[in-house]
Amino acid sequence: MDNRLDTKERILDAAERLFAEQGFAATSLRAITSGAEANLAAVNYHFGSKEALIAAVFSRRLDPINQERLAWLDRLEQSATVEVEQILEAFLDPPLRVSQDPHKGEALLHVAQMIGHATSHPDPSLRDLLLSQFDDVVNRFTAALGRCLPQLEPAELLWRFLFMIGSMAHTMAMSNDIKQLSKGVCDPQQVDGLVASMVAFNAAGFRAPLRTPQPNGRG
Amino acid sequence: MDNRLDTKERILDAAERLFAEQGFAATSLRAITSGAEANLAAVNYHFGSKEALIAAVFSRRLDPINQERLAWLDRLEQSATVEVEQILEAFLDPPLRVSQDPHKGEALLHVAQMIGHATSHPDPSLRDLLLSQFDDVVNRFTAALGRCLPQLEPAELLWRFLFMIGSMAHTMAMSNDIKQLSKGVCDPQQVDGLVASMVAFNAAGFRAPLRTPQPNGRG
DNA sequence: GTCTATAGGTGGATAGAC
DNA sequence: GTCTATCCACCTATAGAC
Repeated sequence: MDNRLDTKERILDAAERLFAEQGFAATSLRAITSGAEANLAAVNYHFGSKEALIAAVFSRRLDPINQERLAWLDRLEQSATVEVEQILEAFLDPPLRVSQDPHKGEALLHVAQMIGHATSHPDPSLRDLLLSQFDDVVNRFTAALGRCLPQLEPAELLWRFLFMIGSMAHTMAMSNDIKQLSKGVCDPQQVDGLVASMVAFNAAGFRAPLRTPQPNGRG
Repeated sequence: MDNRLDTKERILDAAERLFAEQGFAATSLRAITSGAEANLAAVNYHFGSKEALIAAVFSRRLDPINQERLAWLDRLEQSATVEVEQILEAFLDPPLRVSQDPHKGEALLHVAQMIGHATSHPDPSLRDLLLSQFDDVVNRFTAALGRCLPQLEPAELLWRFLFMIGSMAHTMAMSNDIKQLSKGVCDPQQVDGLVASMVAFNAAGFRAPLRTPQPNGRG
């Protein structure tokens, strides 16, 4: 696209866009190099393989976000008391916030969709690649939430963390379709409101009593 | 596998398993017919195309589940008052419940993973195919939840419904990896507990106040 | 209905000139 | 670093014998 950037960067940009739009398997190296106005052989020259290219696309965007999450959590933990809402905000805000940035916004929407693809991707090595990017973040945040919610058993805490991840990942993966599906009612571009909604929803979920006193359904 | 079933059924079974394990693009018709002990040409003879086979695999399992969801909601709505927890149970229990059935359990785990694949699938026609299977269910359940929670604006209700779908879809899509990822702490096979956790978490989320009085983080 | 054989196309990767 | 040319594996779909 922009020939002022070097070939490696142009390949990363084109791969990011195409992987997000079409998924990994459906995106050929030919499509990537064509979009980057580069030669087919350049991918293997610069990255070694398609899978190594995928890893490079992920880490270019995720490393700064996860570092921001951890720095935010560091700041929170200097305080005596930390609330669930604050921890969730530190986790959810960075990725959603960047999508408002006029320069990085589109790029992060692409990564969000890529995460959706990778989460349900058949190849385990790709899921492992993605999960490895989040190891530190998951460990630090589950520990912090556990200290806030000591009444939750470890299994219940992990389940709820998984539900929270799901609400975030699903929203991100579908962000391109949401406005149309909701007939214009929901707009993921309004990040302030979206972060507030997601934090409120999931914080209430984390604080829910273990068993609801509700009578069982009639099914 | 079981040659007492006819070829068409054996193909559906093999396709279901392989689509779940490997995704749609990565699963070739050769792998399916080989697993079904059928001939390669049998797929196009019985179903017409690979995409039509995918649709047949989905509807064979989803139609009964969505009919059960709607019947359950019908029963609930004969009562004067319906609680959020009951509606969510009617939505979440049928798909998760079937996975306990010794006969249908494995099959539904496969469909759950297929839904995960399709949700983030690049081809819009496949997402449309999946969404069309849920049109009635989504309309009926959002309307019922809206009557329970009249204080929520329509946009907020839709967001929270999306978060709930995300927590369910993500849990389903990762159900094969969860036990390993959580180091054995979380077991998706214990459906009673899983449904209870998911209902409690999401019901609390739906009931959350619109803005938390929490002070903002320091980021 | 089931098979073999094959057409017709795309994929990732690489060798070797420049 | 970049290019062309090519290898080889794999895919979907179909034609036509049985």
